[in-house]
Amino acid sequence: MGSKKILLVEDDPNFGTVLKDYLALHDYNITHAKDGIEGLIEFKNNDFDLCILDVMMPRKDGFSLAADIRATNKEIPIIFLTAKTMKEDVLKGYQVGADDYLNKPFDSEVLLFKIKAILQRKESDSSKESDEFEFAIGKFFFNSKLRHLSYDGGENQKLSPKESKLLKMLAVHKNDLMPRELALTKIWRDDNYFTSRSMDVYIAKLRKYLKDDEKVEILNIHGEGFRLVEN
Amino acid sequence: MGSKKILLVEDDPNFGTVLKDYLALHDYNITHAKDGIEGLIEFKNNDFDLCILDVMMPRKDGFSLAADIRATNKEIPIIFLTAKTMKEDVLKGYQVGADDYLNKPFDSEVLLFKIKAILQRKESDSSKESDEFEFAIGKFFFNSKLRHLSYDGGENQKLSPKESKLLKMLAVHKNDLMPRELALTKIWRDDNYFTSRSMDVYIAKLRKYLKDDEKVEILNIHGEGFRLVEN
DNA sequence: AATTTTTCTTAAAAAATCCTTAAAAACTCA
DNA sequence: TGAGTTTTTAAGGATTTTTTAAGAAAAATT
Repeated sequence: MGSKKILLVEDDPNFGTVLKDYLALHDYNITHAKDGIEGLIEFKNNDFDLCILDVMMPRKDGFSLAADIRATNKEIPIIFLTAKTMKEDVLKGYQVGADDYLNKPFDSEVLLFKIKAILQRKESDSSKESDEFEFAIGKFFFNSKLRHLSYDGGENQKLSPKESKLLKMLAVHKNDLMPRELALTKIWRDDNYFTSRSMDVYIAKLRKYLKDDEKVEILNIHGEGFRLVEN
Repeated sequence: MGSKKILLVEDDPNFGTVLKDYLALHDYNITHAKDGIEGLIEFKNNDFDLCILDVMMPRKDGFSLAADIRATNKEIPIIFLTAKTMKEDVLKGYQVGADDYLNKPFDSEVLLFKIKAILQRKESDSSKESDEFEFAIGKFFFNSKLRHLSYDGGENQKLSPKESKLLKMLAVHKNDLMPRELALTKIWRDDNYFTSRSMDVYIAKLRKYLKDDEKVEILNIHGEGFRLVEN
């Protein structure tokens, strides 16, 4: 997974640059906009995972920008930065849909943790629905969530977790190369001689399950990986 | 919709009582526990929407309590209250999975907004609480409110509260996976070895009740959960 | 308040499932 | 050809599930 994209909108050039570098150092992909207008343009032209907005800015303040952002995206987390500890500001921020709020000067490590916490929350929310779990493979129907493989006129074949994950990975790359290394690092979480042998055992099992449709094959590409083909 | 249930764990009796009343005045249903131990007991015996935990408490501090809460429920929002503005505390809080953090003394109106913001976020995430209570399962008719299971020509089978809740949860997910963890956290309010065994016992009971229709089965998906299928 | 009934948990053994490892045979490519 | 890679079968150990049964806890009844 690539690093997370963060939109930082901060008019103070010194502070903004330092903060950008600090976050970039921690493997975030930062886009730094100098004011609200520029921030909105950047937002519309990119696909960010998180926004960090200064409240007081010329041309367009943080709240106004947040409102515009919320108009197109109700999900994206927003963190406000503010110099003032004004209660009205805090309330306005939450009304606009802030996820968090930090008073300057703040501890950069705390900001880092907030970012991490918020992104993790998003992660666990969205990782459920985003991935497919139903696949057509030749005459077979495969459901990776229920871990079963079936076809008209045949019985329901139950799959073990590893069998299911491996078949899913092959199905995602259907007719294309599924690199050995990918399955080993993602499913076996280690790429060594033994896990590689184990994976071969699982490929053999899947071939058995799929042998009722001779149009479906798992081909080996020597030294590279496997290919699930549908003729 | 009933008012949201909030667990407030705060050892200072004056502050705790005032805060409880203030929140109760704003239509929240507050349970006030005096320390971490009591808080954990309350948590296990109820179904809260949000937890507000003081950090420094006798017997069991807020972090320890939060860790125990997270062990059974990874979703529930947690807000920490702390007198100290210590960076280590804030970091520890986020590590444990805090959703927000407030330094005492804080503005009660700010707390109110945070609560509202967090609960709204949850709302949009998981508005998936079924209030149905009548289900058709194969030739059976099941009423989870009256806790009975019947079919034409068979006698009326009465179900215990746990039997009924479990069958309802299976019925809501009919033909789909009902994760073990879901039933354990929602019905048993704890996910451990013993509650898991207990659940298995109940699955066995339900299978007996449902065996008069061989088209209806409760299948196990190893390591994942169960599936109520209708063939 | 005491007794009965129902509900739920805990225990423990048996069964099923899952994964790794081993080892021999077949295959591929230089 | 021969070294390295892939395929396949099978044994074992670990984990998870199933089931029965006993006793504790809670609820209902007398």
